[in-house]
Amino acid sequence: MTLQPFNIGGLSRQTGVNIETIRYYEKIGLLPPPTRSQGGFRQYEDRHLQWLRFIRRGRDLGFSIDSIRALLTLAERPDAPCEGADRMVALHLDEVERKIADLTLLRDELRAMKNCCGQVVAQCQIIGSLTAPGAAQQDTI
Amino acid sequence: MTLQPFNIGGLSRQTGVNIETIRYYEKIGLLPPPTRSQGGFRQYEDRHLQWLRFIRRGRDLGFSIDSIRALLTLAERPDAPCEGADRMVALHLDEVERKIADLTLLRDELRAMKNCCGQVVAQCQIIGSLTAPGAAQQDTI
DNA sequence: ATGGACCCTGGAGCCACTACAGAGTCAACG
DNA sequence: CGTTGACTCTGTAGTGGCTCCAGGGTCCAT
Ligand SMILES: [Zn+2]
Ligand SMILES: [Zn+2]
Ligand SMILES: [Zn+2]
Ligand SMILES: [Zn+2]
Repeated sequence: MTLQPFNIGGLSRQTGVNIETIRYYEKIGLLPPPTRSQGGFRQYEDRHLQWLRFIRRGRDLGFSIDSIRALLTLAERPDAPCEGADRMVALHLDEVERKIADLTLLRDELRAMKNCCGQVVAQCQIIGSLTAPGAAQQDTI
Repeated sequence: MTLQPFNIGGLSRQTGVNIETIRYYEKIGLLPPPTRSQGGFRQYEDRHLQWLRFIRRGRDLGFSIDSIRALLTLAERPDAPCEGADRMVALHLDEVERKIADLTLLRDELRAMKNCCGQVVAQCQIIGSLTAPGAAQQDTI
């Protein structure tokens, strides 16, 4: 099952990760450096594919680079306890839930201010609510 | 009602905007430069307070600097039609709604993977789902 | 006159990439 | 064997929206 090594372009296609991003991951020590061809081309193997898919999946789930680094370190030690991973997922879930709550408040505010009835800026509800928050619109003072 | 001019610290306290951020806004041309004292201190007046509160409110609503720039330009022309503002709010609302939808999917995925039942990495559902997405946990292969 | 709170500028750093420029490599085709 | 053209290399700079710092200068009350 040991396949031929492939270039960075192949790795990019197989993972959906940008070539520049792959090189960036190597530079920051997230992806182990592969061997090189005589001319200096990176030559990747299956293990790089697995590794990068792990990273990609973590990023898609919104984990930070540092979190993924920690998760990768953990994944390398099959006998270690996995509380760390558990805690990281719980923390990140909290973060995501907080973000959703914030954005939902934002959405409601934006919904309340859209569809201004005035036709010029002076009567515009949108400009008005940016100028004096809380005051919806005051057509005549 | 013309009050004494105040320093950058006063403006910061009255708006909740960081001093460094106020200087940054001036540098990128978002906040008009105030007059200076003989020693070079910035001296702000009420109009700067209004202006910066507008910016602050826009940022709190998640608008980009460029959008706020456009909204400020609009706010300066009371006789202009306000369709532009309307369109910007609608676009931004779309953006926020899309973000909420994305995060909700994320949240559900994170909920599904947390509380791994295994005690070591080898059986960990979390590490497992990062390694092979879709496969929940496969205790024995 | 002095202390201490405040302010100044310019530049670097943050995150996670992305976009180049200018050069070199590789494999296939003729 | 030579040429083409797709691919890859390094290094640097830019993105957004700040935030932090060093090393100085100013202001005002005592
Ligand atoms: Zn997180
Ligand atoms: Zn309007
Ligand atoms: Zn927006
Ligand atoms: Zn586990």
